[in-house]
Amino acid sequence: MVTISDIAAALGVTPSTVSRALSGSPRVKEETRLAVEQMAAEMGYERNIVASNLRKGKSDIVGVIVPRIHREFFSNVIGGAESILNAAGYSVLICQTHEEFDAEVKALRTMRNNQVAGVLMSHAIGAMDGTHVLDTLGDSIPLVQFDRVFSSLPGAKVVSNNFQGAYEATKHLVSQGYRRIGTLAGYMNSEAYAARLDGYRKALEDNGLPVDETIVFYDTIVRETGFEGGLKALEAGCDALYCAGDFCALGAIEAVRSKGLRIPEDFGIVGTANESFTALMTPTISSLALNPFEMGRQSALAFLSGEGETVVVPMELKVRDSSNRNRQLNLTHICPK
Amino acid sequence: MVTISDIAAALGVTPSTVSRALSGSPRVKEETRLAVEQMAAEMGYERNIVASNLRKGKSDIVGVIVPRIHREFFSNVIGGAESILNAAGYSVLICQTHEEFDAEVKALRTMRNNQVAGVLMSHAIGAMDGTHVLDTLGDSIPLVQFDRVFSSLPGAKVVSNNFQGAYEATKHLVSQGYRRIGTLAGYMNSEAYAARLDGYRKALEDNGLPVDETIVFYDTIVRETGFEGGLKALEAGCDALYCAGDFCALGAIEAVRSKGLRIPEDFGIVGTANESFTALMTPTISSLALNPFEMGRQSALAFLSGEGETVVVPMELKVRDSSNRNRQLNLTHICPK
DNA sequence: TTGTAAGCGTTATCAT
DNA sequence: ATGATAACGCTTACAA
Repeated sequence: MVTISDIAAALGVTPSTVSRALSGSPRVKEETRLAVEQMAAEMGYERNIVASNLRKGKSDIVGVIVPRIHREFFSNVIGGAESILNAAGYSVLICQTHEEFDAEVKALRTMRNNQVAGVLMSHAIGAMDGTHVLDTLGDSIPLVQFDRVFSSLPGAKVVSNNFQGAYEATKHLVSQGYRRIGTLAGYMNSEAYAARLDGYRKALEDNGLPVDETIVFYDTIVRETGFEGGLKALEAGCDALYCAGDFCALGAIEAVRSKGLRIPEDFGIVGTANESFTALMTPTISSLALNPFEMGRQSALAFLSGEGETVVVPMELKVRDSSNRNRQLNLTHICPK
Repeated sequence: MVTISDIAAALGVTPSTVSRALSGSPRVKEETRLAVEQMAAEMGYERNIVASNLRKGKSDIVGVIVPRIHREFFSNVIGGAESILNAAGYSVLICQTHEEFDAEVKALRTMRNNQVAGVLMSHAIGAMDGTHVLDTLGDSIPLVQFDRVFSSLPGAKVVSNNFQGAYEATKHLVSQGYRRIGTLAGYMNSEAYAARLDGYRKALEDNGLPVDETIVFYDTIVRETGFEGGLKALEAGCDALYCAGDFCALGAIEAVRSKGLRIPEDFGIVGTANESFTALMTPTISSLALNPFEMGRQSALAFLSGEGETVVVPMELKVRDSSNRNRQLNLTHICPK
C-alpha cells in the first residue's frame, strides 16, 4: 500500500507537499503538482480515505436508513439518492430497521460510529417519535427525513403531496361519473395517510358530494383487508373506492368481482403507489403514483445543500382501466374471452 | 465527543487500560473492567470506528456492488446479505454499476479506498472478464461473486442451480401433457442462461421428446421480445414454452391469447424469476423461482467463513395456472366473466 | 512555495 | 495488571 510519504520520498519533497498537491491546494507550484500527480499514478497511489476521514473528522459516506431495502418504494428511493450522492463523491451506507424501533436505534448508532457525513432516513412503524434520533445523532450529523417524517425533528424533509394526490384521484372518480365514492384510508398514525384522507374529503366537498364517514374504512392496506373493505363498501352502496394502497385496491377488486360486478362499468377503483403489478393486471389498475426515485434525489440534494426546507414531491395519477369508463378496456392481452 | 482518554482521565488510569477493558482483553482486572464499562456508559462513550479501523488496518464495512439496486432480484440479495452481516457486526456499503463497466471499476475503487473488509458483487453486463476486479481489489480484500460470476476469478461464488431448475420446469410441462415444448432461451453470453438451456434440453431427452433447434428462440427476455417469440412458437407448432424470464413469459402469454388460444388448455407457459406480478396476474403464471434472499445470505456467510467454495442455491418451481391442466383455474378473483 | 510538527482516536508492543 | 510510547496515513496551522 503506497502512501503519500512514499511519493514524497521518491520525489524528494515532504508529505505535506504531496498532500497539498493531491488535494488541489493552490499553495503548490504547478510544476510540483504535475510531478506529484505523475508519480502518484506511476506508483498506483490511492488515498487512504479512512485516515483522511479520521484527520478531517468527517467522512464521505452518507447513511441511509429504511424499514426494508427490498420494498419497491424504498429501493427506488435509495437508487435516486445514490445517483446524486455518487456523482458528488459520496458513498452510501445502508441499514434496515425491519420496522422495529430497536433496530432503528442501532442503525443510528452505526451511522454515528462510522461518522457519516449525513443521514437520510424513513422511520420504522415502531418508532413513535423522534427523540431517539436526536439523542443518537446529536446535532453534528445532518439529518434528512423522507416519506415517514416526524415534524418535530429538525432538518430537511422530503414528502409526497398526499393531500393533492388523493384530491386528484378522488376528483377523477367523480369525473368518471361515480357518485358514492368510499375510501380504504389506511391507519391514521401516519401523517401520509391522514393527508390522503383529507384530500379525499376535500375533493368530495368541492364537487358537491356528501362526505359520509360510514364509507371511510380504516384498516391496514394489505390484500386481505382490501377484500374485506371491498365487501363492506358494496354493502354500504358504494360504486367506487379510492384506496390508500395498491394491494388493498387489488383485494377490493377481487371483492367486487366476487359479487359478479364489472370493473369499471359498475364499480371504479383507484389505488396508491403505482406498484409495478398494477400495470400488468387485467384490468390494469389506476393508481396514484409516488415518485420514490425523485424523493431519493431530493433527499440527497437536500443533504448536499444543507438547507432544512421541506420538499414536496408531487404524486401523479396514472389512469388505467379500473377507473376508466370512457375508453375501451385493454382486455386483449391476457383475459379469456 | 468523549474518547477513551476522557474515560482514562476520569478514572485515573491510562488510555491503554481503557482500550483493553472495552475490547474485552483478558489482561484487565475484572474490577477495572467494570469501572471502565460503567464510566463509559455514564459518559456516553461510543468507540470511534474510523480511528479504530485506521489503526487496525481493516474495517467492519462490507461492500456490495450490484447493477441496479432497485431491481427486485438485487434488492432481495442485499436484504439477505444484510441480515447476516448486521448480525455479525458489519455494515453494508452499496454501489450500483447501472450495467456499465466504468462504473464497476469506480465502485471497486470506492470499496478499496474505504478499506472494506470484503466485497460481494454481481457483475455488470458491460464487464467482459474479471481482470479489473483483481487489479483494483488486489488480494487483500476478499471477494464473493454471486449470480453473474466469472469462473476465472478467485474466491467464493454463489449461483443458482439453473440447469436443475430448467430441467424441473421442462419436465413439469411434459408431465402436464404438452408435447412440443419450445423455449425463450435468452442470450448465451450469460452462463446462467446457457445452463438453463442445457437443463431444458436434457429434460426433453430424458423424457423421450426430440430436441428441436428450430423452437429454441434466442433473444433478450423482455415483454416485447416475448410476444414475438410467442408468435414464432405458435407458427412452429409449439404447445408450450419454457421462458428464461418472467417478462418474456408475459409477452408470450399475450401472443398466445392474441391468437384466440386458451392457457393452459391449449398452451402451457412457465417463466423464470418468480417476479411478484406472476402470482397476481390472471391466470397466474408458473415460474421457476430464484432465491435472491438466500443467495444474499449465502454470499455473506461465504465472506464470513472465508472459504472460497462455490455455493449452489436451488431454484424452486412454482406451479401456477399457466401450466396447470390438472387443476381448476383460479379465475374468480379478477377476470370478467 | 515548501517544510515542520502536531494530532485525529485507537491499538499494539514493549516494558514495568 | 497496568503504563508509556509509538504508530496507522493523512491534514493543517505555523514557520521558514
